[in-house]
Amino acid sequence: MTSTTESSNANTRERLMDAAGELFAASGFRDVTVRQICQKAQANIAAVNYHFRDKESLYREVVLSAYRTARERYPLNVGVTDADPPEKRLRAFVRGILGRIFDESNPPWGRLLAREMVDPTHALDGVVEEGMRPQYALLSSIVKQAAGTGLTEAQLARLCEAIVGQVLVYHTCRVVMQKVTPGGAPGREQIDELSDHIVAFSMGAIRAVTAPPGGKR
Amino acid sequence: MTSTTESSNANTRERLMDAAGELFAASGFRDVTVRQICQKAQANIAAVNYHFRDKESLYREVVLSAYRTARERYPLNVGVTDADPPEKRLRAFVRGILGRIFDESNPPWGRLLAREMVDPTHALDGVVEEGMRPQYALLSSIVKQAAGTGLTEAQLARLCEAIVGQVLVYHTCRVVMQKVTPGGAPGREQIDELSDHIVAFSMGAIRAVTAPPGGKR
DNA sequence: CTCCGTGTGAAACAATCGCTTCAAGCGAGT
DNA sequence: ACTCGCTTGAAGCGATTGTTTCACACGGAG
Repeated sequence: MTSTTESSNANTRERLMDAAGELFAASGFRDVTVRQICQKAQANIAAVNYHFRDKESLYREVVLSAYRTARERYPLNVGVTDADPPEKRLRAFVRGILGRIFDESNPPWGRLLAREMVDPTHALDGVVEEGMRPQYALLSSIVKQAAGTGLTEAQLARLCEAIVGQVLVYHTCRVVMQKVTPGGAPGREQIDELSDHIVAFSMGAIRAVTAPPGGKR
Repeated sequence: MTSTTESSNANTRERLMDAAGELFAASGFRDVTVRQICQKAQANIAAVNYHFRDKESLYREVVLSAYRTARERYPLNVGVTDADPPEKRLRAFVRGILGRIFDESNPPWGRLLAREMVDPTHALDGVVEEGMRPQYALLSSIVKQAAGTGLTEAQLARLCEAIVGQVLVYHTCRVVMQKVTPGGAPGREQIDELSDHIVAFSMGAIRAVTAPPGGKR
């Protein structure tokens, strides 16, 4: 029921953003018409151009708002401090990102971000500067703590990318995994299992990569 | 020059597919008009509806053709046999996928695939069945060889996903990495470096995950 | 009551889309 | 030379798009 029309007692502006968020995430900027948005929000066609300047401004506000909602709802340091061991900090980080991308409730930030990755608009610029950059710095500090010193900047970047990739693959490749992976693509009910695996995998890899004199090679 | 108009001596059908591939990859199905395609291919507007049934059929043919080109150009087992050690086989696999996603020449398969991941059409179905599934089976066999027996199907899937994620992140997150990562996003000239890192990272992780009685925990 | 700013409603705007139509061009076969 | 099938060209069709316009409803301030 909440998926068809927005609760009509809120003010028009918020109803428009709710409806637009869901539609934009599902079909993208271009494939969504302002008529669809207004119908879903139970508003008049002119409402979009009145409350926002035009369709594109509405989209930008939706994307930024969706990111901020996801960031509030899924912090990346829940239950940990900077003094905790890197493994624990990494688990909190991974759990947070997984929570964000698996949350399909309104507004579905994961889908909006995925679309922005493929078709970047200026809506992404603010999100990157405001969110991605400090978020990457956090992951970088965790990895640095786990790997010890003696890492070049490039090596550090590769390690961070490996972790980010392991997490985001569950969103970007969901369509393919649904068909190819035995058991289908993991869902939000397996966040614990997935984060445990990613942390174990990555910590083992970091130890192996940063301490080569151990085994073979 | 090859980027503006297609060489006009080839037959119209191929020129249309070339132009459409480049445009679809750059802007997506919806944002590309048949008029743009025909102008770039130096063909008449009616040519699309004559040689292909409609815009959508043209798109489907472009996607399938782009995948087959990428598969021919970048095999996943170059220089290796099934008898080779898993590390060598994995490196060939990773190098192949990296080659495909970093190749921006026409048709840019990576971009087309990324768009299909976000907005799946029936064009993806054939590619998945014809390409993704055996490709996943190959990776699965490599991982199984590396990890030894005693893996549940789910554990095996998680390991494969981790490797796929590490590779695809360099395509899906390129826009963000360009701004956030120190040194910018890696390019196709760093394929060797990246595959070495991914293989070392993953092999170390697999050994750590599948042999827990070693260190701590 | 009157006025006026905020917000909404219905209608229409110009532009652009995919697709169709139909005539003409072209080259090979007879 | 003539015809026939394949291909191309120019024009236009109907539908849909984002946006604008303008009249009207409402509700507090003077």
